[in-house]
Amino acid sequence: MSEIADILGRSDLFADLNAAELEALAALAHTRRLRGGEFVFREEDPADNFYVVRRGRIKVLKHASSGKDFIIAFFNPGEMFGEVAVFGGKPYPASAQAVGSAQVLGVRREDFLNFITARPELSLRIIDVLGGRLRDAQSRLKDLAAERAEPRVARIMLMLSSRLGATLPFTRQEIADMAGITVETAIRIMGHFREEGIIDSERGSITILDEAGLRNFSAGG
Amino acid sequence: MSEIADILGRSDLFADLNAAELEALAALAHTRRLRGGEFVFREEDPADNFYVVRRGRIKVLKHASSGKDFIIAFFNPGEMFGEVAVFGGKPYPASAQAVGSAQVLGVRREDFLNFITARPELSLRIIDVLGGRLRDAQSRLKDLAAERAEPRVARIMLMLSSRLGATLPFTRQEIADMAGITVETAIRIMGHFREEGIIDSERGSITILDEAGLRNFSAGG
DNA sequence: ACGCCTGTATGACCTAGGTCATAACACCAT
DNA sequence: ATGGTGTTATGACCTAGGTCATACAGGCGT
Repeated sequence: MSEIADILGRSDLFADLNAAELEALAALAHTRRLRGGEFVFREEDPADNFYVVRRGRIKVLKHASSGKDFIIAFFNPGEMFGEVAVFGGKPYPASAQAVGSAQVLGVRREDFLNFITARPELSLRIIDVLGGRLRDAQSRLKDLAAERAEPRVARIMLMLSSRLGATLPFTRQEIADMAGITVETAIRIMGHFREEGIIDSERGSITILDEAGLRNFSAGG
Repeated sequence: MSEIADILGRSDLFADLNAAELEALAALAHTRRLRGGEFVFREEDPADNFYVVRRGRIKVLKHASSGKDFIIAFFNPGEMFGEVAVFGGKPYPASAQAVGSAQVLGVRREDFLNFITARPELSLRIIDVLGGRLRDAQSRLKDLAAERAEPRVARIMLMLSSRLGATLPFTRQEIADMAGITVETAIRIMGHFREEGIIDSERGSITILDEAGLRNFSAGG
């Protein structure tokens, strides 16, 4: 199997496709190489491509009028992004930016739509993925509206660790931009967590030592 | 056409179905009558039904550990809710509550899934609807994380008025629960908007007099 | 008519977290 | 090695908005 087909097969969305179908999809994909900080697309750009991460990490974020960024999500190899806009036929609602150097697989909107309309079972997978993201977004909405900074940070770390394991490759700034707080506040909260022995950290990464303790803080304790 | 088929046909989702199909779907639906404040379902209940509003208004909300509620959305006749959970096979991620007395049409999960798997074009509509809601949720996330109370309230009012017209049938408490602020703050902000001649209001409803002015506040002005 | 509840309104006060300034350290490119 | 940039860290101060208390008006049930 081609490396590209392999990457595509790793996603939730395409996991059930057989090898021939994956190759067919892979044939539609083109690879784009990005250096750190480069944008795959920017908010309001016309949504001409759907993407899957090939290597590295991509963050999807929105810029606020205040100048602050809000990070909606990070995506790892095999994960798709940009799909909502492609379906809706609207411009991208957010920007996508490479965290370090990265590679993404792009499939042109039209090709992708043809591919999935020919495979109705894929639609149901997409509904699942979107449903999961919607759930997640609504849960974060409630947290932002009603919880304090410390439990919000704790919840974000728990959510991240359930996908990535105990070591989280994020800076304080990135945590802050996910939690809707400032770097200083993120640093103070992490300092507190470290004093409590709940985390350890070095430059650019955080390791969860005591998940139960973190869970306790996530409830407002 | 039966009244039920008519209501169903008003939704984005089923707008393209022909009369026979609408009747087929209507045959699967049962009506449930609710008095004001009664719950259609509560967060964490097993997701056994998908719903469409028949009469009245339904609000979908999440309870925070602090005791505060956060309102995710209001739904009017013809609009569907509870569908995400039904697809995902997970419990409802939020509660649905009748605002005044209301009626909803429920379709059992299994019947609904059968209905749509038999009609692949419906899946694409659902993807559209979910995509739109996801977009909306992510935009609100950014607002909650990065904007101040006043522009948030202004944006919410604009969003509501684009669906409902200039007169919004909401109390200050409901506005507050959508914006993630307290009633007192909502009251003060509405007071300010009224002083500016941007809105007029009476008990339980707000009328937008100057949309351009409101738009100005929504940008932080 | 009478209470009673809910929504609206306002003032006094308090605090979580934002803002601003400063610094030390790690890492990279030259 | 040297300078530059990004990350982590910490202290001083400020303010938006939360909290609490009080009041009053309109609608509803009895």
